[in-house]
Amino acid sequence: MTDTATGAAETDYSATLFLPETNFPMRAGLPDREPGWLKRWEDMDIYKLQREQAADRPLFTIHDGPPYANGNIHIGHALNKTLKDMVSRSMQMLGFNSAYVPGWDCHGLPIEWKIEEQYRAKGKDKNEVPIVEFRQECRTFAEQWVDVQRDEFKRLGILGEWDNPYLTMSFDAEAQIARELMKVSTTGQLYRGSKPVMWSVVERTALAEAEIEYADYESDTIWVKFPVRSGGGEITSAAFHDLNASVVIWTTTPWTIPANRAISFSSKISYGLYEVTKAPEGNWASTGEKYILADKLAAEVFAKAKVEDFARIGDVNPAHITSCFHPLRGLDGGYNFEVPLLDGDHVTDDAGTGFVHTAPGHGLDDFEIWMNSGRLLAEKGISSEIPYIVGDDGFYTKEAPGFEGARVIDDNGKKGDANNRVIAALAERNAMVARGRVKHQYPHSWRSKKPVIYRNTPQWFVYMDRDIVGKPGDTLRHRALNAIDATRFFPAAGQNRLRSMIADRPDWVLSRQRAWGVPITVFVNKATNEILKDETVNHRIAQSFEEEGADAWYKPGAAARYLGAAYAVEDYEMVTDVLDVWFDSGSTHSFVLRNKQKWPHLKFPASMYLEGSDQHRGWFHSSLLESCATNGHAPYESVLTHGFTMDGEGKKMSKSLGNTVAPQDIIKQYGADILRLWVASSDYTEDLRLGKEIIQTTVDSYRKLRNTLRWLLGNLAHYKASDAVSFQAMPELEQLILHRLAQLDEQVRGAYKEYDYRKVVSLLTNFMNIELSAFYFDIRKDTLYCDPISSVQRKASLTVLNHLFECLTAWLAPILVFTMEEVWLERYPEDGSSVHLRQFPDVPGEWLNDDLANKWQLIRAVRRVVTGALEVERREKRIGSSLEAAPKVFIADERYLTALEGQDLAEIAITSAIEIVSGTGEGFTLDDVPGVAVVPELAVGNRCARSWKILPEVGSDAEYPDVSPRDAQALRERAALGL
RNA sequence: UGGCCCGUAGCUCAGGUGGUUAGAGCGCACGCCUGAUAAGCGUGAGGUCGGCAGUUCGAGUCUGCCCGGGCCAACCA
Repeated sequence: MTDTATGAAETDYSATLFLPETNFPMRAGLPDREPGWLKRWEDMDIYKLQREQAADRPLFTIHDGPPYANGNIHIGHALNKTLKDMVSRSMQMLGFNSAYVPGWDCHGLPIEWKIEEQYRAKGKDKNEVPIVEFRQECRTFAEQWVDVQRDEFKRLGILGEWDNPYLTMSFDAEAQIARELMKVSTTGQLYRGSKPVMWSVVERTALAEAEIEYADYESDTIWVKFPVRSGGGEITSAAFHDLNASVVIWTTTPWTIPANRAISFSSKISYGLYEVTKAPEGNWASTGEKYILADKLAAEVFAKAKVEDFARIGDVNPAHITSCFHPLRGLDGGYNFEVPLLDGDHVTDDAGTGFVHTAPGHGLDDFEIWMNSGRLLAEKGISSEIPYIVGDDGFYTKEAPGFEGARVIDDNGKKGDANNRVIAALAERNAMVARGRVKHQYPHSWRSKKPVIYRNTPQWFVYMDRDIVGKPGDTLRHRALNAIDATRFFPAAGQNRLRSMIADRPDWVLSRQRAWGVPITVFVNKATNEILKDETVNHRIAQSFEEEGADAWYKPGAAARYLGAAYAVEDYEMVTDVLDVWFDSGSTHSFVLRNKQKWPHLKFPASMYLEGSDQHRGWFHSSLLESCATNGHAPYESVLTHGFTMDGEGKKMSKSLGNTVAPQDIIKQYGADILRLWVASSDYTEDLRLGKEIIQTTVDSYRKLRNTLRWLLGNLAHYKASDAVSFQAMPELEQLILHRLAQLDEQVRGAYKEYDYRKVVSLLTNFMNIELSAFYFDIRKDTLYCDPISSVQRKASLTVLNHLFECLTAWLAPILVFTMEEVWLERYPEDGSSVHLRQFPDVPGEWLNDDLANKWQLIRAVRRVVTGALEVERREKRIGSSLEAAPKVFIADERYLTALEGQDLAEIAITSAIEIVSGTGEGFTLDDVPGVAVVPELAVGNRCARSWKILPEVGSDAEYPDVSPRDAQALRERAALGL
């Protein structure tokens, strides 16, 4: 027992110790304090300082896949920007000049809607407003949201060129986008084709899917015969020779029959040849007629057709039918073409006849199978042209022979006479099997609430498979696929995903029948239908956009202004469609990366495009195509994709489920650094989860990190650069930590180069928790707190702490941008100081010492046995603090003995004393440390009032009778200095 | 419905080419310390590796099916 146990008051020596001293708060208060650092960075213009500082370094370039400027940012935006920021900052610290230019997508439908919505609220009609005025309102709307989002992004700690972002609607961008389009058109890659789109006759406008609502509607339905024209002998058996059979189709849109160009079937359905054996007099389906139907649906069809009896004659494989006659063949001299049969997955035998009437101008499935059958059609000598049978006003055109002037839908949204006219014509030609009505869900316009139709509409396309500028084999698809091979993908799976999309995609549709966008700046010769290719005209167009924005296209007299004297305005059609916004953002490489006047620190191609995995179909895709069309290669060297943010259970976040997490809320409650740490510790290559528990885990690990750094700061308050101890002069324990630092330097840099922030976080938290907090710091507290001022060991430890500080603050700076600045400024508060103006420190190679590390593995193994033995004593209440023990350690294994030579095991195990005995002994052992047994014994002597060690020597110094000799020395030195 | 991807302790994540009792940090429980203190140290309990079948001497790792989840397939971005 020690003297103090008797109750004598112990002198409090804490004032004579080098205890940690710091004002760095344990609790961060990030929500309140982060804005202060943001202001500091803004005041010092740190982004500009970085550029100046890195002026001679190689460029690393990322810029935004632009967010859409309508609404507050959500967690997905926060994730994306944070990743970009970590990439950009870490590249800067790895030695690049890493500029980041944010941008916004400003054109497009959603903004148009908002303005229209405002109009409706005021009872205003969009069509009565001059388009230039309407566009101006869209522009103003976008500008407002750009400002809102910019503030929200900055608050996340994202460092970028916020005072000079790009906007797809800025005049120079609009001009350049138009130039890109004209480049595509002059190289012959642009053509006018057609495509069915949702069309509202009432409003005379195309509608987006989002503008459609489904409502109950009663449609006319008909069953129609398509007589087999050829291939009959091949069908299945001799019984089909000379047969007079018809393929029967079913449709709910009789008015599309004049647009029919094919019949779709499915090779997965079984079909049969049926004969009507009994039917009422005068019935459409009369006795003796032969129909080809899906077996599953035959009975149903005959019931509808009022057939009283029928027989199945045999199997049919529709693939053997080369073509049918159109049921209206010969009508008004039209419909004499062959109607081929196409195998399509969209065909089912759930309803109908098992055959789908295919009008490529009036249905998406129809269009798709038609376009995909190009080769088959060519083989059969059938034209793949899609007719325009319905005008924008709902009237049939002359491309519907025999029906011109009939109307599908009238101005009030009511059914016109088209269906009845078609049905009458079919009946007249004995093509009808049955008719009826059906109530079903049918698309309606959300504005007028009137039914809409799919209508073939002219569109502008870019060829995927045509040779560009006459070079054989040099197609856009080919270029794009090659470009993908030349690009690095993170994660690698993205490469396949993008490749398969590019390999399978149809021609690129660029046109939208909308108002708010960059117009397709093309003139078409009315006589020849050819696109005007004239550099002078194109230059005038671009120049006007540069000065007035794309609105110039819509101003009165624009056509004459552009065409000039060389062409007659009346000879040319001026296209009024706008470009798909994907073409806008797909052109950022052109108007951002290559705009050296505006952004001198960017390079083309970009080092990286970084977006969510949905952008394989979006920005990665359109940028690739656009750049391949105009530059011949990808606009990026690498592509990094991240997943989506799910809730805590891995479910999609949605407002209706109420499981969304707003970045603004996390910032308000915990701070942006918590959000950033969450991003960094998640696996962004997959979908991320975010919920209450996950945030709490992040907060906990942040606290641990913060406290470890706080302790470092507290001790470094006693460090002077002049005290630095050279590597060679350090104790092994210090050298061991520096060895680990050198290892980490390599690993951390490696992880940053692979954009693996998870690994950075895990390497550093493990290091800080296990090796620093629980091992090195714990051991060195005695030295750091108690050793005399002169102690070299203490100075060596402080030197190591300084190195740790230098490395850790830099390594964590790209992730915890606020906290590392706070830590850094705590030591270096001068004006102009910032952790973000640093690079990852150079770590001397001589620090690496694997032999030393291996040796200390053994020492730490022995330490574990000692600690384990002490734990037993503690549980038995024989000791509390480990300093109350002075164990005896029996070591039979030579390796451990050798490792411990010259080491102070008591210091390492934090006991007051220790005795190492060579040989075997009875005591506490660990299975994985054979040959080491620990007998716990109580420390002998009195407790040092200063270091709290229990040593026999305490009391031997007459001047300082209550402390150990080391502490007496420390006190003496202090006294000599008058402290 | 198709294309691509994912499913390891309460949470976040490790687990080259299949090979001993599946790991880490945090959290949790218990204990110690009280000179990092709304902190620090130690010990411990937690997993049928989504499920089922198969290949194999042997599967978290390979194959198939199933379940659950995500992205894409929009005149949405």
